[in-house]
Amino acid sequence: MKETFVRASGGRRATGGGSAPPAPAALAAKVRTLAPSMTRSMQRVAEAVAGDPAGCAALTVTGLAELTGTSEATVVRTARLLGYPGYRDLRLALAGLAAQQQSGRAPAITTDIAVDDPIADVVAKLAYDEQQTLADTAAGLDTVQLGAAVAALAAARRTDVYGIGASGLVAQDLTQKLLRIGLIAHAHSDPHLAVTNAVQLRAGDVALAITHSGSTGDVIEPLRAAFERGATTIAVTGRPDGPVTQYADHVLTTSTSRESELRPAAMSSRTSQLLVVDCLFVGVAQRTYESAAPALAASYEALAHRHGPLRGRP
Amino acid sequence: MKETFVRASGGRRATGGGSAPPAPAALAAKVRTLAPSMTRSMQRVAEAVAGDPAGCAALTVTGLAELTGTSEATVVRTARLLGYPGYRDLRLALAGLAAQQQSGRAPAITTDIAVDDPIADVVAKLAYDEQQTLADTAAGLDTVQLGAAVAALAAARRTDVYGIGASGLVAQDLTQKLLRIGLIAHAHSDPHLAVTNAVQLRAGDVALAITHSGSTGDVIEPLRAAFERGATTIAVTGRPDGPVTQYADHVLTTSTSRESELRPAAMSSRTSQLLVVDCLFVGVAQRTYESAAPALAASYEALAHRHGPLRGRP
DNA sequence: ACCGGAACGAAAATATCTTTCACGAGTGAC
DNA sequence: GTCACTCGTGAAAGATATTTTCGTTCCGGT
Repeated sequence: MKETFVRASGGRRATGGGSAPPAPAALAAKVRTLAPSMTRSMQRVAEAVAGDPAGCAALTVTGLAELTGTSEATVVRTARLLGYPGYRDLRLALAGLAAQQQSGRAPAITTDIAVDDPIADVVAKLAYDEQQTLADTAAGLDTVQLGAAVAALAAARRTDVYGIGASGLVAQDLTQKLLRIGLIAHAHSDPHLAVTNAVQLRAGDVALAITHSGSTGDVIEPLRAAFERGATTIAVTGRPDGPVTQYADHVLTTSTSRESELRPAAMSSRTSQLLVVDCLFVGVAQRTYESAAPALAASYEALAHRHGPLRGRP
Repeated sequence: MKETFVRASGGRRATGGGSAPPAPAALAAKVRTLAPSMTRSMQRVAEAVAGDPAGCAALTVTGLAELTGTSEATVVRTARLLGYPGYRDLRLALAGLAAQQQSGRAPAITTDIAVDDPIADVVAKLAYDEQQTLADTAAGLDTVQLGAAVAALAAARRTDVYGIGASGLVAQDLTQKLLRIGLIAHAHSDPHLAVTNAVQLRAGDVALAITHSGSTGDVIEPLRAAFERGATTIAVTGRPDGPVTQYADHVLTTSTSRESELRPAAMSSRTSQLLVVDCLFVGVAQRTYESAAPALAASYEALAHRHGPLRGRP
C-alpha cells in the first residue's frame, strides 16, 4: 500500500534545505535558519530541541509534544522540516549531539585534584594523567638503549632486579614476567641481601636497578657492586643525570610528571616504570620466542586450575 | 566521620554491575567485560554492536536480529545485559558513541604485537594499549560503588587486602599507599595466612580482594571469611559476574582487553587494577584529608634523606 | 460575513519494541 | 543408556511508540 517513502504533496515547499542530509552537529544552526519558515508550534518544538538536546533525546514523541504543549504530529512535522525522515531519526541525532557535548566538556582535567573533587572527577583526572604519563614515557624512551637492554636480558645467565618502595613492586613485576618465560630472575628489596647477591654476579649476568629519583642509595649500591664485577647493568630512572647512571651500561628514562599533594609522584612514576618494564619483557619474549612461547603456555596451563571450578561459559 | 557505614541496605548480595547506570562511551569496554558471561547468540549481537556502533544504531531490533542471525528477544536481552532498560536505549547510546567516534576520538585499531615487530613498534603498541585500557576502565567504573568502597575504607578500623600473582603486587601497592596516609592495612598473598587473618575481622573492618578472573579460590576464601564475620568486603575484578562477587558488598570492575601471546592478560589487567586502586587511594585521602595530609608529608620527609645527597635539583 | 487555506491536534494505522511461552539441545543423575 | 532437568532460543502475542490521516479551528482577504 505504501508506494514510496517520499511524501508527494504535503504542501509548503521548504522541506528543509531540500536534499539536506541528516544534520550532524549543526543542528542549532539549522534550527535558527529554519525558524522563520516555521509555524509557532513548530518553533516551540525546535526551540526545546536546540535548547536541551540531551533532555529531548530522552523523550518520546508524546513526551516532547506534551513538554512543548503541542501534539505528536507537530513534533514529527518539525523533525521532517529539520531534515530527518521522522522523529526517531531526529532523536538519534539528538543523542549523538548530547554525547558530543558531554565529551567536549570533559577536558576540565588540566587542573590538579582538589580535596573536594567529586569521585567521578577523580577517576577522570587520574586516568587522564596516567594516559599522559604513558604517552610521555613512550615518546621519551630511547629505543637504542631499550634494544641493548633487551639484548642483554635475553642473553643473561641470570638477572637481578633492585627496587625499593613503590619501585620494588615494579621490580617484582618484571621478575614475575621474566620467570614466566623461563629466565632466571630475582627481585631484591632488602639492600643487604641485594648487595650480597650482587657481588656474585659477573660478566654475562644482568643487574637492573629501578629508582625514580635516581639517587636511592639502597638501590645504587647493589648496582654498583654488579657493575664492578663486570655484569651488564641497566638503570630505569626518571633522572638520567642522577647518580645511578654512573654504574649503568644502559639507561632507560621514565617520565616525570608533576605531582601534587593528593597525587604523589609515586603514582605516575610507577605507571611509567611499568611501561618500560613491559617493553623490556615483550622485547625479551620476542628475542627468545622459541623458548618463551612454550614457557608462557606452560605457566598459563599450570595456573588454569587454580581459578576455581566455576567459570564463565567458554 | 560518623559510623554511618551501615551495611549496604538489606540484602547482602552484591549488586554486581547491576546498579550501573547506562554507560555512555564505556560500551566497548563493557562488551568485552561481559562477553564471557554471555551466551553465543548474545555474543554475536554484542560483537556486532561493538564492531559497528554507527551501523547498528541505524537498525531496528528486527534489523539487528536479522543481521546477527538471531531473534528480537535475544537482542533485547543483550541490551539489558549491557545495562540498558531496553533496545531503544541501547540504540540511543549507540548513536552517541558513533557521534563521538566520528568527531575525532577514533579508536584506531590495534594490531597485535608480532614476534618480528621492531622495538619501537612494541613501545608504541604497548603504550597505546595501556592507554586504551585506562580509558576503558575509567569509563566503566561505577562511581557509586567506588564511592561506597572509599567510604568504607576511610572509616575502617583496619583493612586487609588479598591478591595473588600479578594482583598481589597491586594489593601491595594499595597497602603501601594506605599506610602512607596513616591507615592500618595489610596485604596478603599467602592464602593460609590470609584466611587466618580474615577470621579476625569484624564489622567495621574492610577486606578487599583483587582478582582478575574473579574466581581465584585462594583470594575468594579469605574474602568469604571476612564477609561472614561481618566485615565490609570489596572486590576488584574483571568479572563482575564471577564467584568472588558473591561475598562482596561492593564490586569494582576492571576492564578486560584482548590479550595475545606476547601480551598476556596480566598486563592490561594490572594497569586497570592499578587505576582502580589509585582512585580508591585518592578518594580515601580526600575523605581523611585532615589526617592524611600530615601523614603524607611526614612519610615524604622521612624518605627524603634516603635518596642520598642529591645532585640535581630537589 | 463568507471563502480559502494553513495550522493544529485527536485518533487511527503502522512500525517498533517487549514479553511470554514452548520447543529443543545439552547435562548431570541414576 | 535413559530420564529428568535446566538453559538458551526464537516465534508470536502483547504493549509502546511513531507516523499518517483527517476533521476542526483560526486567520486574513475579498
